[in-house]
Amino acid sequence: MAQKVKLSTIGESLGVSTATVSLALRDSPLVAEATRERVKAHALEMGYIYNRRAASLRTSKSGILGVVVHDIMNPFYGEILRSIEMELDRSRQTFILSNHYDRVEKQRDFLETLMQLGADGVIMSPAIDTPKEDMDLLTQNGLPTVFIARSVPGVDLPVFRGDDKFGISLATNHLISLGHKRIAMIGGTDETSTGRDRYEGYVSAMRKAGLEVKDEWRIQGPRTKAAGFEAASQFLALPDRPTGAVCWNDLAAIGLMSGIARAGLRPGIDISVTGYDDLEEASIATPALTTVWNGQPEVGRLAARALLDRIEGKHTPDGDLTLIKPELHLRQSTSRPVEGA
Amino acid sequence: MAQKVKLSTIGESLGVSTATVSLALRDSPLVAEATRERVKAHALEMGYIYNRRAASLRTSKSGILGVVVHDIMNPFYGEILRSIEMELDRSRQTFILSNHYDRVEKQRDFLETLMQLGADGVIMSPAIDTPKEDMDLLTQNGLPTVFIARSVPGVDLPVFRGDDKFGISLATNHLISLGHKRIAMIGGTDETSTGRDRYEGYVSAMRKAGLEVKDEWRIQGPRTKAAGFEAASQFLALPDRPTGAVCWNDLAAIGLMSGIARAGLRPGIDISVTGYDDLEEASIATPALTTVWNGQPEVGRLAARALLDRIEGKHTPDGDLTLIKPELHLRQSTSRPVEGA
DNA sequence: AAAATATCCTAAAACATTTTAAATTTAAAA
DNA sequence: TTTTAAATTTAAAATGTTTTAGGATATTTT
Repeated sequence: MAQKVKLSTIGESLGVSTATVSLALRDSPLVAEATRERVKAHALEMGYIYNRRAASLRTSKSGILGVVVHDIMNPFYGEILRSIEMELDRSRQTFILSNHYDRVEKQRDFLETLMQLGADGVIMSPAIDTPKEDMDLLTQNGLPTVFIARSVPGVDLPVFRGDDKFGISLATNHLISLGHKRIAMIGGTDETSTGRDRYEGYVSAMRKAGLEVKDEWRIQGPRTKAAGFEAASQFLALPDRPTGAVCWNDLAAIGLMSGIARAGLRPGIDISVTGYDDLEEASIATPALTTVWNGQPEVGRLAARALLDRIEGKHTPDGDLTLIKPELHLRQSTSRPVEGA
Repeated sequence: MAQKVKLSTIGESLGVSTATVSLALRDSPLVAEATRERVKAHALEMGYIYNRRAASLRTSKSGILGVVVHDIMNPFYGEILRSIEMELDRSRQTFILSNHYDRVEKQRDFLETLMQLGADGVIMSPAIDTPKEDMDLLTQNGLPTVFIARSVPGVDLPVFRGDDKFGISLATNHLISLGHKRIAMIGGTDETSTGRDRYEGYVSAMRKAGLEVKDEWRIQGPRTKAAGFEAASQFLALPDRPTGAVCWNDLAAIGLMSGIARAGLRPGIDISVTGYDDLEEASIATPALTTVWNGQPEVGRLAARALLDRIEGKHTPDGDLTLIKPELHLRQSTSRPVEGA
């Protein structure tokens, strides 16, 4: 490869100082119009590549943003990420992504890497049981941070997420209004605040309607299609089997429906199923899934926007909770319970 | 935030030079055992954070790897990425990810960013119509690069992918052996070499069996569930409708099956469908999908390994093509054509 | 005890930028 | 013209590491 082109290379070949070249390339009003153009043209011609790490060393701005989620292969996070990507595209920031798979050490490693790289900020959906100290590390190092979907108790940072209690009540009430009396809740875990909120929402909707809630109707765990599929047999084997299932998310719901179909029953007719998130996929599932839209694009967009604002010093108040209002999207996976069920 | 801790801070507070601190932290044999431990303990205690950009400025190694794919939300790439992640985890490299959505400008922007950040290497599945010049930019700047899944014609770099022609012939021959005479090929595009290879493989399998191949049996395009779903109506409306469909990938196949079911026909019985990739999801689709395993974990692992080797200077020969041997995974989405169809 | 060797430590340069105060040139005003 | 002001340009310091050639000590050999 040819000798590396740097600011001074351009300067020398043009008979001006490095300072001028630097200023010119960044459109400073301190250099004359004519010079600026000569410099830019020359830089292009010589194949100059801006060295961000040198710049960042001097300015302590890296243009790097960190994003940490549970698992990017989960389309729920995928959709959020997509909208973060769009929002960031406009602002010349590069983002670095990591999954934590709910392992705090992996998450900590990544946060450390971000600090080493001098990241400008972090968007995170923290791992279960993330200790407050890990978050303190970030603030001590002056890393602006916002939470999406989840948060860490006792840590005062902006949170962007859907209103879980309300959202799950939409699904539960929908089944109740169709005439279902025995309704299970499948998937998710009480280890996250989101999990607890949704379970609470489900229970209180049931109670409000004067319906019984049984412990064995709560099948904790499933968050993926595979797990939902597995859970089907457990669900179907329930004594006095429920006629409806409110699922943790669309993935679990779709998996559950698959499992139900595999067992020879008709999801949407014999068993009503609701999802949560309204992934793109929900509408083409068989049957099309009744689900709760959870505002992924909004969450991503607002979180990214808020982070950029924080980085620019527009100090939005700490600990702000932004709740996106979920909406029920009716499709074919729910219907009146069959006679005598 | 407290005053930033750097090597010299530690050095001063310990009465040794910065050089010693640097050497000690990196376990150089040049410093005495005792000193090393004193330094390390102190660094930890003071909350020292290694400044990678400063280091990288000096060493011109950044520890950053770039990964560019079409769309990370496509689980095919997701699975590859997962295995790249695993391989890289062991080697303290951070990777930066970008989707190009088959837009060369977006891809070019990202490659430029990588060079600005001083990335150590790139793993890419290039966008359709990536010009050779864009790749030249990388090599001119000394950026080791390997291709996955796709490549750029005329560019001599290692490629890791499945053997498409062979893979698609597995699926096609399977349908033929079940007794299907009219078989469509759905999804993918002739704009990529992979697309052309697979179509060729399908055509030659058909010809070899003495079967006719009709132009209208080739429905180009679908690569996603939604698109596969859409394509169902077009497929079902075909005059003298085929009894089997070889699909571009699992997503298109699953979408197609959904569409078929929605139209009241039974996928796997009335219409046999094969997928490609064997995503995790294939086995829990309804019906479970017969598909061609495409070696995603192998592709990711080998590509990452090869890139790391190149970075370390073990100069593997250019233009090496590593073909993973696909395997047919039989499930319930294929069966003998129904009587008289 | 001197010489030779091994061990440990450090000074200083280098990496490629940005920024500021000051120097220089050009233009405007007197 | 000279003086003053405005417009350009630049020198030099700063950012936090790594690395290398030597400088000190301590240890071993003569």
